[in-house]
Amino acid sequence: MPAAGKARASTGARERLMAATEQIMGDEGYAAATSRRVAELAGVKSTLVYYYFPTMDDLFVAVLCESGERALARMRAALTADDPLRVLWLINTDTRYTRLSTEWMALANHRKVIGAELKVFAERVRDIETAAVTMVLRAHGVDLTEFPPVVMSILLTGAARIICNESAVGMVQGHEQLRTFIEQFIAHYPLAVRPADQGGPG
Amino acid sequence: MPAAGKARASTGARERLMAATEQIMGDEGYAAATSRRVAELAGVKSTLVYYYFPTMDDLFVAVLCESGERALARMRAALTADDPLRVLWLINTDTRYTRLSTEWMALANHRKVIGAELKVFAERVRDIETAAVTMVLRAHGVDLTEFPPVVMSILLTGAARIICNESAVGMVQGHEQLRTFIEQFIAHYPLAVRPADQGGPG
DNA sequence: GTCTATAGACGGATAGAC
DNA sequence: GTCTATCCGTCTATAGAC
Repeated sequence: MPAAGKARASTGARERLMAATEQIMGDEGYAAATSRRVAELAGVKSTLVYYYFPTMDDLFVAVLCESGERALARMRAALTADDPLRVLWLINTDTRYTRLSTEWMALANHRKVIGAELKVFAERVRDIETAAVTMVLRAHGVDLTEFPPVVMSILLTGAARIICNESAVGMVQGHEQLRTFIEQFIAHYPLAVRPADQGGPG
Repeated sequence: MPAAGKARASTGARERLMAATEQIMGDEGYAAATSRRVAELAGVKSTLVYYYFPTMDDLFVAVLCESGERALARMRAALTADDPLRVLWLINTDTRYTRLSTEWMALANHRKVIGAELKVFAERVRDIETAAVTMVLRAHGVDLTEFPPVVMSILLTGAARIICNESAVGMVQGHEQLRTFIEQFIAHYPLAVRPADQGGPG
């Protein structure tokens, strides 16, 4: 593997290879992300893949890691907003990453390293989301024992995942009713105040 | 394609090929379900695949159809039970089919025919589930305008999907709390009575 | 850092014998 | 209905030149 701690040399073939892998995987599935295909899209020869990544699995893992960190950064940045619940909903219903994350889940089912990586990533996401929900519920004086924040976190992301998965195949049955319901629910838990600043309206 | 309306001839190679495809797809992913591999597992030569199915895609579609009909039958049978909400939860948290359905979703993203088939299947499932929830809510005198049955249906299946997907990679964070919460919720909506027989306890 | 050339396995699909 | 033989393309990965 080439220089990592030093200044990025040359044209960034490594980065282009990773970007190409992600794109092909999202467009045509993990099986289509072969050394030849990703190299072609990156504008290099297929053998260069093995210069940067010992095996194709190593390439996949690298792409997943980077992609996961990017997603976490997006999430952390967004959740500083006034309305964490709504932001959580919007992030999780964003269909741009649906296909890709489905591919990762499928890959994780039969590639141990991918599964392990996906697990730690999912745990970090859950931690961030649950922290945000905790802040909101606490600000409204909700009993966190009776209504654990992690539960609302899962209910919200679960509903969002259904919407994304179904939209991916053109199914929209019940989505509008769900969106309306969630919107009403979220509206009951606004957070435009500092967490320690009030007692909770209802 | 061979005799369909007549009596099942011979050894059932066609059925074995379909079963083998489903198994390999679940165990090793759709990319591993090649004509040679499924034929080997079914105990026939790979060329026989093309006798029964013009292309590999046709084989996949056939397997998905049959598998979908089986799932629908299971669901319909289970939902005649006393406690439809609990049955719905149990069916959807069954992790035996998680890997397989993830593969189908991934395949659906880049094979139009699979996506179309998955869509009609998902719609039929949603219809059955929503009908069951409607029955329960109506029996308890819930205002179906304020709380649409399809919404509870999606919330329940969404939470279940999260549990299944995460369990598949060994993640269990918050699952116990979610199960407890759902269990309590379901307990509030028992249905051991005939739908038209009472007014609702509260 | 990027290339050419190549090994060796496996893929979908067809022709035609039995 | 099931097989043998085969075409031809693609795959991961390596050796070694520049």
